[in-house]
Amino acid sequence: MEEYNHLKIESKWQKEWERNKIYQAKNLSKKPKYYSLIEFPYPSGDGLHVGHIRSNTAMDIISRKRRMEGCNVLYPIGWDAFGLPTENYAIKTGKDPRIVTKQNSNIFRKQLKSLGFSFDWSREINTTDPKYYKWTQWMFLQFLKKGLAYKAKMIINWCPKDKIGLANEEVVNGCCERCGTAVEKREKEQWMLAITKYADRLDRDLDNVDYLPQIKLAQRNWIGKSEGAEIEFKIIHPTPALPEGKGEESTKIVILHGKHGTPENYFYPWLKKELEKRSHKVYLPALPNTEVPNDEEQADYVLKNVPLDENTVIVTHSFGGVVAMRLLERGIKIRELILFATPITGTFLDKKSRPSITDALAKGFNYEKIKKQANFFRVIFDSGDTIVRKEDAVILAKNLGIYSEYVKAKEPHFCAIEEPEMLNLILEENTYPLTPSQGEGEFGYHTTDPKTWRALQERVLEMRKNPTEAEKKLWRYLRKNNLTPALPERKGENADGYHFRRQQIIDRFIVDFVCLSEKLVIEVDGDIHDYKQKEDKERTDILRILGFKIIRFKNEEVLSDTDGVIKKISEELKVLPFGEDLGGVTVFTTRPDTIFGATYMVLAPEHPLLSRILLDTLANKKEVLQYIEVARKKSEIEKTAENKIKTGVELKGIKAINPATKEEIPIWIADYILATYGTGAIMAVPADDMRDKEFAEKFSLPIIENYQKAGFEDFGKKITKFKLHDWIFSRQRYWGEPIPVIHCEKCGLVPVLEKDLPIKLPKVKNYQPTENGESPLANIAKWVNTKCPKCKGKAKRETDTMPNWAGSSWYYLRYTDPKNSKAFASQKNLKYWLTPSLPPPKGETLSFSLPFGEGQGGVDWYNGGNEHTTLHLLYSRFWHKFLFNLDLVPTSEPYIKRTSHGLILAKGGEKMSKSKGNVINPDDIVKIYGADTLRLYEMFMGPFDQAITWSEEALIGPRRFLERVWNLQSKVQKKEKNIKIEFLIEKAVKKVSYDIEVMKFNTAISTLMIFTNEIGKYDFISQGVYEKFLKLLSPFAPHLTEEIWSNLKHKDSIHLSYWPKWDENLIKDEAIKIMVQINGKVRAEIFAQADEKEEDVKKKAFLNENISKYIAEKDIKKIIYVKNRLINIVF
RNA sequence: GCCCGGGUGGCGGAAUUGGUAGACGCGAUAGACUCAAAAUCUAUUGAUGGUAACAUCAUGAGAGUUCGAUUCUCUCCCCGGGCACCA
Repeated sequence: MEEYNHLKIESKWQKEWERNKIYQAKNLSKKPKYYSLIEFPYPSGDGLHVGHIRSNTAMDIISRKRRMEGCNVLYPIGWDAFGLPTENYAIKTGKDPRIVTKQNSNIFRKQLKSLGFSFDWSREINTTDPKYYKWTQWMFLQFLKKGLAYKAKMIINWCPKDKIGLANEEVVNGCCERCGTAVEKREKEQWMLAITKYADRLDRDLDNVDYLPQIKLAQRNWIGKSEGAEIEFKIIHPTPALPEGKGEESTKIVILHGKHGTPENYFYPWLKKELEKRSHKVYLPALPNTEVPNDEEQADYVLKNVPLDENTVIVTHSFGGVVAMRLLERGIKIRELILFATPITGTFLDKKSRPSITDALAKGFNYEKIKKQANFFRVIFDSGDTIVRKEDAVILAKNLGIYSEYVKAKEPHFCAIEEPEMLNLILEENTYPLTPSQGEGEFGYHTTDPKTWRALQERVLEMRKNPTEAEKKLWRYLRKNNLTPALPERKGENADGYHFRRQQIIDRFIVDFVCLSEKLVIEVDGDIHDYKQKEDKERTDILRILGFKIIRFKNEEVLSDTDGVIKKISEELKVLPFGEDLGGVTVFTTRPDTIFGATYMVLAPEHPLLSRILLDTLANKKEVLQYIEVARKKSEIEKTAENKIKTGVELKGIKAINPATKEEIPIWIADYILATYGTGAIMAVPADDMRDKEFAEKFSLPIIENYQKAGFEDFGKKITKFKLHDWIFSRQRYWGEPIPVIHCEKCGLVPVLEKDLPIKLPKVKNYQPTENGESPLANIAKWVNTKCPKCKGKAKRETDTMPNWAGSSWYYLRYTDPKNSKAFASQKNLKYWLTPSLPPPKGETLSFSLPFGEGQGGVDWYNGGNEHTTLHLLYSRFWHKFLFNLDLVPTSEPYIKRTSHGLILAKGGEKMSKSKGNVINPDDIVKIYGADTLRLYEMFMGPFDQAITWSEEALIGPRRFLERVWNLQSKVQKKEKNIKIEFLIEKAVKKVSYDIEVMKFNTAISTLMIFTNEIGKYDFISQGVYEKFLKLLSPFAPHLTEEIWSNLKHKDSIHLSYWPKWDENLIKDEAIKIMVQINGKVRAEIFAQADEKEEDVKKKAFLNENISKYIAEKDIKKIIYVKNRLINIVF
């Protein structure tokens, strides 16, 4: 007998099969049809991957089994050839992608053929073939016609250096994959497909398909259907909260005065008072020895008399700064150091006359250390009434290592800071909010503390009684006009117009008019104000800090042009935060019942509210802007972030009203809220939601433990939301299907006429996109300039192309009728291949079940990579459903059954990639071991749905097995029978048949191996048994089995023979081994007949020597009996 | 951070779905054949102790449920894949 020569056998049979066309599917055959599908490969320059072979072999095995079961099988192949790598290769080398695609697919075809897959090559398709993409374009026109294709502005990744839009895949760590430039976001008009219109059906219909559970889950997660409610929260400017003397919890502020200062002079008492008003505990120690400054002594004094801790802020001036730094140098930790200093350097002014921070500089402090002791360190340059140059301040800031943005010197040469501004600076950049007041005020607002109110009340009443002429007139106008707001749906206090009050006490001031809800103060000034501008400025500044906007009018202005004044006031009201654009914020929640527990609101950093409100009205505008900026950048690198720590910033100065509890709750922005999902805003329920709880704990927000549950729709409207976005369908690339649309100057967007399809891709010299990011097609004037199909006037072609998902969304339909030039496929063929077959002819049974039902059907079995279980699968389901709606396909779903395979990893568990140089070339293996060995190995190496590591050494196992099978030929005898072997083969038929159906190829092969090992022990094997065995092996190793089959004098191919059936009677074991356990441990085994009576088996067990030894004189508590398996005796 | 897989000998992996843990293959060791090697065939091969029969320990770690757990439940650790923190 000849040796097993795989080279000879494999090429021989591949040619023979091609000649006999045994794998060609027959349209409209009477046999039951079976459509098995693999994801058609992208013909990359890397050649066939061992991963392709894994999936192709699996479906090949199933297809071959189906043929042997009597089916008319369609197992097609083609090329998904549009794509980035080919385009990038074209950009790099200037080679025509058409030629590259042809070369690559030629290599792939040859490689695939060398593996003996039973593809119907006569139906080969290619998405880049104009005869194919004509229909892709045609389908796009149908989407357009039905209004499902539209244009929208979308944000894309943009590489500023390459001037090209980037796919997500091409962005690595926020940088362009090719040139490493940081990727920017850009807005661009894009074609979109409205897949969201089908979201609900895409979700629901998963009930009717046979996908692996993980795949269904992935689809459902991606679609992300959730039922919840939208609830509107009113946004308000909270009342200016004025303190009620609660100071215990507030920050301690220590004011250290300067060399010439005492607690009684300069601005110190004023500053102390103002800060105390705002609930802060303020210390103003009288530093000794100010005449002869000794900073160490003074530091000792402070330490002795003033408590300093990490909640302390030291505000210093001049020489006080030196004392403060002495303290910090001693290792004392404080929260913040604010230093007002005079920046005198060089020769500009007489140093000696001005004690300053420059003195401290001369003392050689360790500033790095000092800066670490305070969480914040700010130096604010203030020259008092001295004139200094700003440049000097900047130089000094540099010397101190302080960012120059802290320099508060004013242009051009004067940097004196006035007291209100000083207060402003201390508070504005500080982290202390104005403390909200407890309880209700006279009008539902607190505008001052009770003490001040009592003190000023009488004066207010008097003023109201005796208004000036101007005040009188304006008051009348304000009441009469009511300044009706633009939005009729306004609710609450301002429903009938803005509510004004006159002579209202705010803080320690009495303002002329105020609209509290909008925080607008109107002052009417007499001539006297010209003389006290300074006081007015202070008043204005303080009111501003409290969140008010102030407009001033002169008496005569009010009297002479009252209408003009009213007009100005209404204009101010319009742009104020509570103007027409700012009614509220709608949140989406899946748990509207938890609304009573909502203690704060969180917005996405990109939430539109932030553009609607005046950021100026936020107390921490700078911080908020900074956060938004950081969040914007973060979104570009978030994928690479290892640990996502929750971050956020409160919008200080506005509040939301919980519609259930009517309480004012804080509003935060945080990037754990996505702008794209829901409404980009949530109500946070820390008591019930883990994420909210985490966030609340991090930022010390209150957490309610118990709260009342609400009904589902008590406070909002029930709504169904989907995570799914519409499909961005444009690419500014060359290598894709041109979108068949024309831009006409007169008619606008005009679809290309169907008779003009396909719009072929023109040849270009340069595959680079244009300077402004348009597709390279935009550069070909000859192609771009065209006539409008409607008016025949001047028009331009759309230069965007389609994504490569387009062609792959419907390719399985084209296989049924690949050469049709009248339609994408004939209805006849579609119906035959997609709708379930009639039951098989009488006497025949199928080992698999066929689905029946209205609109049901599709590709019978579709296997592909796990990486495609969301996007590709969803896109093609959407596309198919759209065609079904148009009555163009007979089923509502494209695939009846979907499975996925795991990756093949290189040694060390890495992904195979050309750059790592760890790619396995299947050609070498086919040459050395043979295609049958490679196929067998890939099926044997591990569970099909899991990732497995490639191992070259293990290949020898399957090869040895095939050689053993080959050598068995010499043992074949026609007549003899062997009962033991009959039994084994029947068992193998059952096991292999079953395992193939559930893709447990590895155990199917091990069954076949066990069988050959057993046979090896005998001198002969009957031909019948051997042939059955060969049939079982034939889907795995088609060449070898075909050769032996022909050696056994068969004329027809083994692949056209019938799949063996097993006889259940022959499989029944006559004697069954039963384990006998004592207390759960196996102590003996006994034999029993199948289904023998429980009592008899127990008797046998007790008679066993070993067992009787164990149970002697023991109290048996319990005997557990498992039929045909074990007895467990417990004591 | 979230979701989905997974973790079993020197290695790839089996285990009828709660019932003998380690099928099958690779590798390793010994033997047969051979002048020899390769190939092939035969035997052994989770660990520890024991001449042996056998015993004990072992499925990432720890707990729990159970007569019995690789399998179910909880907590934690590690690896792989995916991602849009999905409210």
